[in-house]
Amino acid sequence: MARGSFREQVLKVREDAIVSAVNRLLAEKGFDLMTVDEVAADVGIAKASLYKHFASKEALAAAAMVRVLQRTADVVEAQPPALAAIDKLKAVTRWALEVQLAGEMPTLPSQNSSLRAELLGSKAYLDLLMHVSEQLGVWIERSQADGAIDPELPAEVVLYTIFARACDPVPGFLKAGGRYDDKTIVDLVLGTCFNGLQSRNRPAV
Amino acid sequence: MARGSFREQVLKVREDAIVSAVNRLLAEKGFDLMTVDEVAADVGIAKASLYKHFASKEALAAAAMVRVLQRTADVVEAQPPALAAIDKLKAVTRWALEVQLAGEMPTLPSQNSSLRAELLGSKAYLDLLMHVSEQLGVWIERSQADGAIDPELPAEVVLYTIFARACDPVPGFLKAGGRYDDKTIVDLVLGTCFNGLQSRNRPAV
DNA sequence: GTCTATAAATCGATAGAC
DNA sequence: GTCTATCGATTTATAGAC
Repeated sequence: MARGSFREQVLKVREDAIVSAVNRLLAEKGFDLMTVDEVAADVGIAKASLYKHFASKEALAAAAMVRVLQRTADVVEAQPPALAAIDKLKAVTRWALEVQLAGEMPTLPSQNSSLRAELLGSKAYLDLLMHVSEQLGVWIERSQADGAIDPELPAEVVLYTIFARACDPVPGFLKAGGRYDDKTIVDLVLGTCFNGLQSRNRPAV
Repeated sequence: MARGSFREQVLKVREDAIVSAVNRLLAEKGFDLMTVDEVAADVGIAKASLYKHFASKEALAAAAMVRVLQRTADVVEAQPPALAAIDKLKAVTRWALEVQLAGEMPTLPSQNSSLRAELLGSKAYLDLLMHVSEQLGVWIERSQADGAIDPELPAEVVLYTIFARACDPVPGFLKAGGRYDDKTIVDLVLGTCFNGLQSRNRPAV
């Protein structure tokens, strides 16, 4: 049993290494330009060995998305209960922007149908997505009740707007411009985003 | 000369048809999933004939981007001079959102290097991009002087934020949700965008 | 499970006849 | 310039030895 557990841990570590490589390559060149050969070379194993762990290229990408969603869920859980709902939302969004600026946010083309099918067929992915959405949804409604977010804005719009920061091209443009450091970029984007969600006819404090 | 002009017009019409097909396919499935065979089939000519008009797949995509930029420049030019700068900015952004919602906004993966090279090598593309940027830049500074846009926000940030609406995933998500019609979606996204660019410590009128 | 080698399919691009 | 036919390279995925 200890032996089995050990072997399982070895496998787990290897799969973690695979998912890390996929995560990095997805963030760097996207799904279509990422090749399975590259992933294998990056991990340092043969391509055929990769396919013993994951059934397809789509499954590799799905695993990377599950992991980043899991980490998002962890960040959500880690928010201090005493914090105001709007500040929890900002903290999670800030984390996502930082990950993206660090070049570690995997992104998938929403048009690829085989990829969509794989994601929609993954219970782990859907469960995590729903879990994160529900948590953020609670904070959004609370923020609207507090007046920190425009109560007339559909919560759906707020949720999507926050999610979309994970693949916002603006931070990348600003970083490429080279005029601002990462923290300034995050502050600027976070500011315009949440400022836009505020009520329009109310001066901010 | 009349003969030559006529033949040139026929070519022009054919190339317009090609660019239209590329535009549609880029909007629908993106650069990587678009195949040159599809473009040829869509236009109704052989693939080899396509390559008599455009040297490569990248050149096809570049032509589509030049055309959408040209149309953007046309929309910019068409703004009534009497209109307030902020309303001109909103009108152009609204147009871009409408095009995107109609599934006619071509998008390119920013990671693809061969594509980047093609774009950066296209004088028509760079000239149009600079022209549109400069026009919008004037309106942005004017809006900041008017107080319609936060004067403390770098104009660069405002410009990128407006440009990014052309590939904002939020409208597509909202449309997929099916709860709002196109006009409502555009109003919601436009509202949160420009509301976010407003000064934070000033009640809107 | 890991490897080498290769199958199978796709796709960008071109040759050559008309 | 348009066509048919095909090349050449890439890439996903697998077979089979160890």
